Amino acid sequence: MDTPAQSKLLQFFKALAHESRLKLLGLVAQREHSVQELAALVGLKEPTVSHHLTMLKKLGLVSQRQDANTHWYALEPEAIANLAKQVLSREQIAGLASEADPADWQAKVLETFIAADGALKSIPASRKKRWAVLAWLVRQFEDGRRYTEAEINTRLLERHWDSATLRREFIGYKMMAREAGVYWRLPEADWVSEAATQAG
Amino acid sequence: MDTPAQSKLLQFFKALAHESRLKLLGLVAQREHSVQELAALVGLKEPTVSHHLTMLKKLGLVSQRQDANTHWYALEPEAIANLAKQVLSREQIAGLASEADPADWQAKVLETFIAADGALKSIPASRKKRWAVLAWLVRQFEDGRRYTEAEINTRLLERHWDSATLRREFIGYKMMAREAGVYWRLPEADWVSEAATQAG
DNA sequence: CATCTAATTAGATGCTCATCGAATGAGGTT
DNA sequence: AACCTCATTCGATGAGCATCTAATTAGATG
Repeated sequence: MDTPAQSKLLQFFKALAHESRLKLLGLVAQREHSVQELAALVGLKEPTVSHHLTMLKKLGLVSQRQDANTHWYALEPEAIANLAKQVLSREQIAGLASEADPADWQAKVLETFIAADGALKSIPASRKKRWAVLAWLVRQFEDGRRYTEAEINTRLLERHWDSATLRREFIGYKMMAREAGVYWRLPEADWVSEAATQAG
Repeated sequence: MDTPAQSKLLQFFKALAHESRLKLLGLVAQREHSVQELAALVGLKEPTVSHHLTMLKKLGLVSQRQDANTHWYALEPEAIANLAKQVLSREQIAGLASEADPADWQAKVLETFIAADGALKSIPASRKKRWAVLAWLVRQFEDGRRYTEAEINTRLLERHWDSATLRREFIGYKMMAREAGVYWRLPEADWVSEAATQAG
């Protein structure tokens, strides 16, 4: 679930998201500078500037040549241009969400509200999230089969103490129907479209 | 000396330099989303997402419309494109250094080495910085006038205890000449060009 | 008016990273 | 070899900011 290697684009932005580094880029864009010059110009110590320059070099934003023990840094203009091109397209931006796909919405909700042992930590207050949790719950009852209230309760109590509320919600969301104390699942086609309405 | 209002460009980069915000941008690039959807999708709490969205909206990167008490956020595509255009130009980058002008180099050095009362805190070890400090010092002697060594010392001791070293350096850097125990300034045109040589 | 849901604001906490001084490395000069 | 200068690496410190929980606001509904 972690992001071991963060996207190149993110790295670029992080590199540019600092005043010192922007100033450094500005200076080396004008002409070559040595580390010590840059340090004096931006008002930082050499180690700090060296640190920043190393980062910028690693990303290919600046180039470095060495003359005796003076290191001269200069801007690498194409790198910036390439970066900018990436940012231009909307598709690129949309691609940033790859790890967070809309299809995962319910999964995420379930992750939040359901413990590793399958217990329902709490009943979501938000209607949409409650719907997601109930949908997951109701799918654990067989379709077509009829359940007594006691059977329903037994199942629900494995997940959460407040089986009464959950039962009531099943009815409210039209995920189940009840008649003369007997419960059964309703076709998903119905309440799924219902959910779409509620989601706006 | 502070930067009360940071440059727009820096703000943009800072806004984009965060994984959560990049993901959010990616999601709203696909279609409108509510805060609670986004929170579930990126795995953060609503307040955090709200915080990020506020920032993105303030910069014009996303738009927001309200339906009942659900806030729908969407991408503002032109903003991104405009931003990218700015990044493209080398002149823009060079402009970032505006606050750090090469003309300020010596000023920065002086700030570092000279106390508020005018005392020289220490003599820089680096040749270039030492040159800057000495240039400042030597200008406090009248041009064309002749000084005895005692006079020179008196002046220098107001700045630093080691007048002997400073005197010697004046000669070494060709900022002053000496003959028969009498000192006088040499024309700046000479030692300024000399400095350029040393600076590479 | 009481209540419910969605969102924002406020305040507190913790993590990341920018910065610095000190030590080390590397290249030159005498 | 001893020394000097410029740069980098190391380790420690601190500031900025992302994130959370709790409280508040705003809109809607009965």
